[in-house]
Amino acid sequence: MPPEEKAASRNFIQQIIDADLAAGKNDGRVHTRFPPEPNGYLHIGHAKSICLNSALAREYDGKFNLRFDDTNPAKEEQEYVDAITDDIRWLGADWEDRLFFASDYFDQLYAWAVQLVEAGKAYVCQLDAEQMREYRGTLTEPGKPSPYRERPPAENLALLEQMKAGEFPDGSHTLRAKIDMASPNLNLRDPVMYRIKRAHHHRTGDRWCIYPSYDFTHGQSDSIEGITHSICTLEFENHRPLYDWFCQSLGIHHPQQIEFARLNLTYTVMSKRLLLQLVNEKHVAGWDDPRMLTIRGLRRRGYTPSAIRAFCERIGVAKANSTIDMAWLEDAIREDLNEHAPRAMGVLRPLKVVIENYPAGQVEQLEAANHPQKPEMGTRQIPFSREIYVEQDDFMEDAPKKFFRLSVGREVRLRYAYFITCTDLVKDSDGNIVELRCTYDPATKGGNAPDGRKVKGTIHWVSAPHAVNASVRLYDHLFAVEEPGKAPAGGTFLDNLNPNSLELLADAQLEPALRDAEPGSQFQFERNGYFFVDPVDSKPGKPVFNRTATLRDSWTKNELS
RNA sequence: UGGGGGAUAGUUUAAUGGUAGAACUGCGGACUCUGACUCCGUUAGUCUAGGUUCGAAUCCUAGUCCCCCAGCCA
Repeated sequence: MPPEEKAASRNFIQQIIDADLAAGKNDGRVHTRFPPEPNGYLHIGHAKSICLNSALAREYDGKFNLRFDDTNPAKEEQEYVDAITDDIRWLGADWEDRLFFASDYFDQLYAWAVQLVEAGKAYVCQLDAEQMREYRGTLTEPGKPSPYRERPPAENLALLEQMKAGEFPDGSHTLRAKIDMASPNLNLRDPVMYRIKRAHHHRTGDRWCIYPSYDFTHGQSDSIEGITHSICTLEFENHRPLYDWFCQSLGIHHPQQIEFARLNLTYTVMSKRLLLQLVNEKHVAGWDDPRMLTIRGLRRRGYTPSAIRAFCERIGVAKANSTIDMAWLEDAIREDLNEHAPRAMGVLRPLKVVIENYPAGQVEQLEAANHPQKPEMGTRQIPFSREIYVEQDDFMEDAPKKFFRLSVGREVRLRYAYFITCTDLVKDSDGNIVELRCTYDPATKGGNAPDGRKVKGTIHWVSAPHAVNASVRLYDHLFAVEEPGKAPAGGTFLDNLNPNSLELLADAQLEPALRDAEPGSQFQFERNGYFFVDPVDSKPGKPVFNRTATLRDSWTKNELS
């Protein structure tokens, strides 16, 4: 279909906004926000929300805020604030000068609480946590009113002041909205607006001993900031009536809450609790372990912001729960890196090859393209000599006919170098192949035969005396099953861990230019995959590589089937 | 067994009463100095049963299945 005929497909949120704009709501403004709680690290699921909110603002020429929902000092820390802002900036979402904290609004929130008390819409309750649960009722039975529900406003006001002044112990009093104890929506059964909690807040210090609840904070914070569309995940759908109730009761700007389905991915878990457990119990090296789908983990794995953004765009947004195939994420990073990563040669599991008819001590510099499809990325020189390394997988003693690599009597091309023919192999006393003997054809320099003969296979190699010895980490899915969250009978999700998710290669041999690879830079090791120079563990002259993704491999795949 | 949401190829997602389309995956092939990339082809779908209509994924009725809610977490 010609592009001009193809109407851009609109997701349900865009359709809502289109309709709002057409109806003249919000004076034509679109203003979104991302509201993380600073109690953990961001993961790929948050990236979906960040990309969604910031992309919407950009698309409609609107604004995007970053606001920390920091109403629970017991769990929140400055460390997380720093990590989260850093990750969001890295992702490329721009909140300009609009970085806010719900705690910035504590005074206003308190004033609004007073307003509701005076209006007879809120009261101080002295039920303890357990009693409150009993009074709340169940899913099928209505709750019953708290004995403190009918306290007159003046009394409530005095009590609230005392709560704020620190005259009561933690947990002894709450401020509750007076809504409907019989509502089928339990969130409306007089929800808590303020609780007493003596904890040091990362921003307000010890100024407060009472803290507002999520429900009494979120909508009003959106309102203060002039948010037009407050986009959150599905589990808050049941809270929307409350969101609306507070905005209406207070008579303030009323943003529209819209819920979408959170991201799920195969072969991973996404809940903060499980992620935390993986870190605490040291099943991974930390929040930035490259196998973690935290933003920090993805960064260290070598994922790029644009790949993550492309992924988030592609997966779409809807209200139906879904689980995206991990292959989509891998596809996104391959697409980006295939385009941008310079090529290099690296032998992961070396097998020594001696080219018997190549003069000992001779070294030639051969020219190699940095990107076969992009000449503008230039070329580099690679040394060639009598002894080289090739990949162990590129030799097979009893090779099937369609194995287009090395075997005794077979000829292959060494990429950018010569055709070589394997003549013999050397084994150690245990029968392991330790060396190959080959001959080369001097006429094929550069990789082409003047007589026009073809070879089916081209393999990568590294000159042994020039090679850089490096450690390389091969990463695979952290979990071995598609739905690791589902624990096997009698076990936990940990039983689903993939025992082979990390393979350490201490003896990889790389082409010499890689010795000084810049930490944080990326390469495609031809025929192997995309690799990222680890910014933490690399030392000058001693790079450490993390495999970001493999290349697609239709050969191995066929063999396995 | 209360309330709120949801259901379109294997997986995501379009089509908003008018030819069910795309991407990822799978499979087959072409190309190739990366068994990569690229290109071509191909399998495969409207939860079920009724109804309205010339015409239904879309509207109506009745079911089925899945998710969320009983924190002083967010």
